[in-house]
Amino acid sequence: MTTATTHEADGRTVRAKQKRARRRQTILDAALRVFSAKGYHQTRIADIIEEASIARGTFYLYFDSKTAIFHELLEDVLTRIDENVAGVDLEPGALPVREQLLNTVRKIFSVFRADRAFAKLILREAVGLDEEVDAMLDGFYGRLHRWLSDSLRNGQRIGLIRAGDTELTAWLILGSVKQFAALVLTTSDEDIDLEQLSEVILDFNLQGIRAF
Amino acid sequence: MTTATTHEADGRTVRAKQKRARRRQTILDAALRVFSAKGYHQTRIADIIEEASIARGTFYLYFDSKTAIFHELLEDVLTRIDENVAGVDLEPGALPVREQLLNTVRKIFSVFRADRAFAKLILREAVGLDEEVDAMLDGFYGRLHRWLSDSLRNGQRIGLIRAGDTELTAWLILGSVKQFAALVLTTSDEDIDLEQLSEVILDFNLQGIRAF
Amino acid sequence: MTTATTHEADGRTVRAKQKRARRRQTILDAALRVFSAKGYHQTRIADIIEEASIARGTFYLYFDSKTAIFHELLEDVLTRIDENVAGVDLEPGALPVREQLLNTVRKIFSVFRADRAFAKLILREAVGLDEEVDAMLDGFYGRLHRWLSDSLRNGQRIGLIRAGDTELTAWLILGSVKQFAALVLTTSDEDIDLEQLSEVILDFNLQGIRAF
Amino acid sequence: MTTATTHEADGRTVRAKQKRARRRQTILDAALRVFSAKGYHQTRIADIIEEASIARGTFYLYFDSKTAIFHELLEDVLTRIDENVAGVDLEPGALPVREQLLNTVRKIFSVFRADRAFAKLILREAVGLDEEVDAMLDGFYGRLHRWLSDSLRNGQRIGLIRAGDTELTAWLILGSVKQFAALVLTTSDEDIDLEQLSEVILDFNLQGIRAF
DNA sequence: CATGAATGAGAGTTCATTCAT
DNA sequence: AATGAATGAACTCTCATTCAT
Repeated sequence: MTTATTHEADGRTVRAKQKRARRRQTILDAALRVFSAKGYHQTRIADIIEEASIARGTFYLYFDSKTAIFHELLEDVLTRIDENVAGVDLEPGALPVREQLLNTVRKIFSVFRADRAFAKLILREAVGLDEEVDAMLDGFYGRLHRWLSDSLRNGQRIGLIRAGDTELTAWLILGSVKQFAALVLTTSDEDIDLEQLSEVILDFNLQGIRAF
Repeated sequence: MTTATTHEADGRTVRAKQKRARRRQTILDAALRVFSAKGYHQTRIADIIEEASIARGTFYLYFDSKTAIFHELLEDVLTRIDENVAGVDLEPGALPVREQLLNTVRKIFSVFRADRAFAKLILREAVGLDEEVDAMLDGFYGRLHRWLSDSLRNGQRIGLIRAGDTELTAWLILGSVKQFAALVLTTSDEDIDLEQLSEVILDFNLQGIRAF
Repeated sequence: MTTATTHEADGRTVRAKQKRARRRQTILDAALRVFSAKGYHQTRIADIIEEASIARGTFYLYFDSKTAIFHELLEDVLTRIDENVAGVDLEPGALPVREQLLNTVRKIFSVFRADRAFAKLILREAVGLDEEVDAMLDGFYGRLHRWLSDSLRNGQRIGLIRAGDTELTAWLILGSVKQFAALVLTTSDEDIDLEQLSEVILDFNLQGIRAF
Repeated sequence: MTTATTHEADGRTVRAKQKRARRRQTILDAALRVFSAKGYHQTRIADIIEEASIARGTFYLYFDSKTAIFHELLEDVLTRIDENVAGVDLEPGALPVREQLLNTVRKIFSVFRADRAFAKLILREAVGLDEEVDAMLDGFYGRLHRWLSDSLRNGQRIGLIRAGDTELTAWLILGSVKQFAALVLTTSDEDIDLEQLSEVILDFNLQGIRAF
C-alpha cells in the first residue's frame, strides 16, 4: 500500500519532470528554427513564443533570456559535433588512415545535414555575436584544431604525413572543412552526393592540387 | 567679371566637393574603426558621430542609414581585395605558377594586414547580418571562387594541376585562405612571418599533407 | 451510527476549519514579516509564499489578492492598537489624569514594540499606497484623534486642560506620538528606556517647552 | 563685426541653454503634478510625458529614469524648505523668540501651501519608497531636528526653555509640525487661517496643554 | 484542498531617424 | 551645410493571477 503510494508519487514527479523536459525541448526546437530562419538579431522573443505556441511568460520560466537560450542551443550543437569527432580512434593499426579520416568527415557532415539549422547557427548566426559566444566557438574550433594537429603529428611519426608546420596545417584543413560545410549549407538541393564530396575534400587535403 | 565669377564659383564648387568628399571619408574611417572595434550591432550612430566629431544630423547628410554606411564600407573593402586579385596575370609563360600564386596570396594578406579592421569586417561583422550583405559577400567570394576555379582549369589544361572537381576544389582552397586570414586576424602579435606562412599555405594547397 | 458519522463529520469540519484558520494565520504572519522587511511594492507574492512555505495557488485560496492580504494585515494591526486605546477609562475620579495618560502611551508603544513590523506597516508601508488604505489609516487616526479631543474637552471641563482649539491640539499631540513611534522604530537598540521616554513625551504635551 | 558674431553665437548658446532649462522645468512641473495626483507607483512614464506634452524619448533626454526625476523633484522641494528654515536668525536679542518661531512656522507652511503637491510628495509619496529616498528624507528631517534641538539648547541657556531632553523634544516638535502640515494638506478648503493655526501650534509646543 | 505551470497585460528604456533652427 | 533636440516604434522582461491536475 505504502509502496504503491510512493510509486505513485514518484510517478507523478517523474512525469512532471519529463513534461518539463519535453516543454524545454519544444522551446529549444522552436528557437533553433527561428534563429536559423531569421538570424539571431532579427529574431524577437515574440517570434520564438509564437513558433513554440507558448505564452510570453512561459518562455522565461524555462530560459533566462534570449541570450541564454541561444547559448544553450549553441552548446548543444557543438557538443553533438564534439562527440562525433571524439569517437574517432586514431590508434595506428586498425583501418587505413584514409578510411578513418573519411569516416570522421562523413560523421561531421551527417551532423550538419541532420539539420541545416545547426550549421547555420555555427557558421553564420554565432559569428561575431558576443564575447561568450566567441569563447564557445573558439573552444570548439580549438578542440577540433587540437585533434587535427595531434593526428598530423601522429601521421608524421609513422611516416604517412609529410614534414611541415602541423599547427598551421591543421588550421588550413579546418578552414577547408568549414567552407565545405558552408557549401553544403548553401546548396539547398538534397542531391548532394556527400560520399563523393567527402572523398574530394579528403583528397584535396591529402594530395593538394598539383599534378605531381 | 563673369568668367571670374564663374571661375570663382567653379573653384568654390570644386573646393566644396572636395571638402564634402573629405568629410565623407572621415566618417567612413570613423565608422570602420568603430564597427570593427565594437561590432555592427553594438555600434550606435552615437558612437560613429562621436568618433568622427560631427553632429548627429550631419551623419544623415552623407549616408542614408546605419545599414547604408556599413554596406558602403564593406563594398570598399571588398573592391580593394578584388583589385589585388584581379590584377594577377595568369597567362601561361611568364612567371612559374607557384611564384604567381605566392604573389596573389601575399597581396591578399597585405590588404588584410594593412588594417585588421577590414578583415574583421569581412570575416566577422558582415557574417549573418542581412540579406543584402549576404549577397555582397556571396558575390565577393563568388568572384574569388570563379577566379580560382578558372585558374585551376587553366592549370589542368597545361598539366600543372591534377584532374578533379575544380569547382569544389576552388571552394576548399578559398576555405583554407579564409581560415588563414582569420588566424592572422586573431594573432595580435606583429611578429607573424607572412612570407613563410604564405609558403606553407600555398604548399598545403599544392601538395596536401601526405608524405607521398 | 448516523450520529457517530455526524459527530465524526462535525469533528472533521471543526478540525478542518481550525486547520484552515491556522493556515490563514501562517500566511498572514509570513506576509507581515515580508512586507515589513522589504516594503509593500518590493514584496512579490513569490516572497510571501516562500516565507509561508505554501504553493502559489494556495495563497489565492485564502486571500483574493496581494492588496487584500495587505488590507487585512493592516486592519488587524489597527484593531489591535484601537483596543488598547479604547480600553482606557477616562472617567473623572479614579487615577490622576497624568497616570492614566501615561498608561495609554505605554500601552500604545508596547503594541508597537511587540513587533516592529507592525509599526513599519502603519508608519511607512501603508502611507500613500492606495485610496482604500488611505481610508483605513484616516479612520484609524480619526478614531485616535476623536478620543484625544474628547479627552481634551473633558479635561477642559474639569479645569485640567487649558482653553484652546481642542481639535487642532489633538492632531498635534497625535503628531508627536507618531513621531515618537517612528523614532522608536528607527532606534534599533533595545536599550530604549520606554518608561522614561513615555514621561518625556507626556510632559512635552502637558507643559510644552517653555521655562514658565 | 567679430564681436557681433561672437555675441550672436553666445546669444544662441545662452538661448539654447535657457530653452533646455525651461523644458526641463516643464517636465519637472508635469511630473510633480502627476506624482502628487496619482502617487509614485501609479504614475507611468506615459502619464508624465502626456502631461508634459513631449515624446517618450524626450523624457530620457532630460532625465535618466523615473526614479531619477522623482529624486530630483524631491530634492528641489526639500531644498526649498531648507532655505526657509536656514534663513532664520536665532541670535538672542532681536525679535522675541516667540515672534521668530512664528515666522519660521509661517514660512514653512507658506512653502507647503504654495503647492500642495510638494507637501504630498514629502509626506506621502516619498515615504517608504526606496533607500535613497529614505536617506534624503532622513537627511532633511535630520537637519530640521538639529536646528530645532540647537535652538532648544540655546533657549535653555538663556532661560527661556525649561530643562529636559532636547533631542527627544526636538523630535516631538517636529512630529507635531509634520502632522500639522499633513492636516493643512488634507483640508482642501482654502479658508484655513494659517495665521491663527500657526499660533496654536506654537503655543502647543511652548505651553503644552495643561491648565497650569 | 493543494499545487505550480502557464498566462499575458503592461512596464521602463533604447536608439535610428527626422526636422526646425 | 551643419546642428542637436525631438521623436516614437519596438524591444525585453516582470509578476499578479488563473486553472488543469
